[in-house]
Amino acid sequence: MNIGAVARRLNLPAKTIRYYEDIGLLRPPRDENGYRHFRETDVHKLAFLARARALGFTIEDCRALLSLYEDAGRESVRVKRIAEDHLARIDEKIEHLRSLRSTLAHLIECCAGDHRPDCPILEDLGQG
Amino acid sequence: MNIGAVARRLNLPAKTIRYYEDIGLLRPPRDENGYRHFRETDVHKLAFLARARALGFTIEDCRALLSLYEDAGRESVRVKRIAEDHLARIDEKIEHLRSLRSTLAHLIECCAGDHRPDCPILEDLGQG
DNA sequence: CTTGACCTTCCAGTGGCTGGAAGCCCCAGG
DNA sequence: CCTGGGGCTTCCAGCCACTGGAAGGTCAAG
Repeated sequence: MNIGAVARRLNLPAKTIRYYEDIGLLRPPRDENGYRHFRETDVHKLAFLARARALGFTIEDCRALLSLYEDAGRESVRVKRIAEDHLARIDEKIEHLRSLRSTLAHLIECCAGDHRPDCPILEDLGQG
Repeated sequence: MNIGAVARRLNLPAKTIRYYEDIGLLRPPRDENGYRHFRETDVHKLAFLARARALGFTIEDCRALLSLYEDAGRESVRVKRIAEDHLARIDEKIEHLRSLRSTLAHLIECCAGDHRPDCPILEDLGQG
């Protein structure tokens, strides 16, 4: 399969696929004309990466996960640890966003939002 | 005040302050030796920017908010709209993270996390 | 006079792509 | 045989909001 076909099949931009090759996540062979030739294993790896990325894992996490995926002698605790760390980072982000959200929502409530210049949002930002 | 003093006072890296000048968010005058000289108004603007950034507004939002802040004839609805859009984006992010979180937490629960290779996390990523 | 803390500019890198230019490859239609 | 259009290639630049570091000027203390 050529890159375009893979891109359509996985719903992944061709640019992204080239980028993944660039940073060494996969190494599809080339046809005589220089085109990348994706075997089923390459497509499968790509699908794995796409799903891991969709779960929010960083590229480096994905690299580690992929190598564990391909290592029949892995210990599942290694995978679990990566996932737990990721979960913890997600929880931090959610907590941070919730805190922003609550401050922001309060300020918005206090603002009349009309043609007059008085604005508690700006006042708050201005004197913290 | 020199940049270092401002940086300490606002707890903002000097690099960031220079960057803000670079992108035109403020324009502190210079001393004869070329050092930036921050007047109270400059420090005040910087503090405004720092708080807006801490609330998660983008730099472009900050630019707009600052210009509204300095415009005595503003209509508060313009400020409110920026804040509401930002709130909506935050809500989207929270929702997205919550969805990731729930998938991930489920996978983690299913994984033994021991020395054996069997791993539902990898299985899931591998076959979607 | 030296030391060390400060300041300056400029260039490069972060993450994870994304856009675009320039140019080759291939196939169908006229 | 030529042309057009799509797909493929590489490479360079840009996104956001900084951050790090090099090379060099400035200043106050000892």
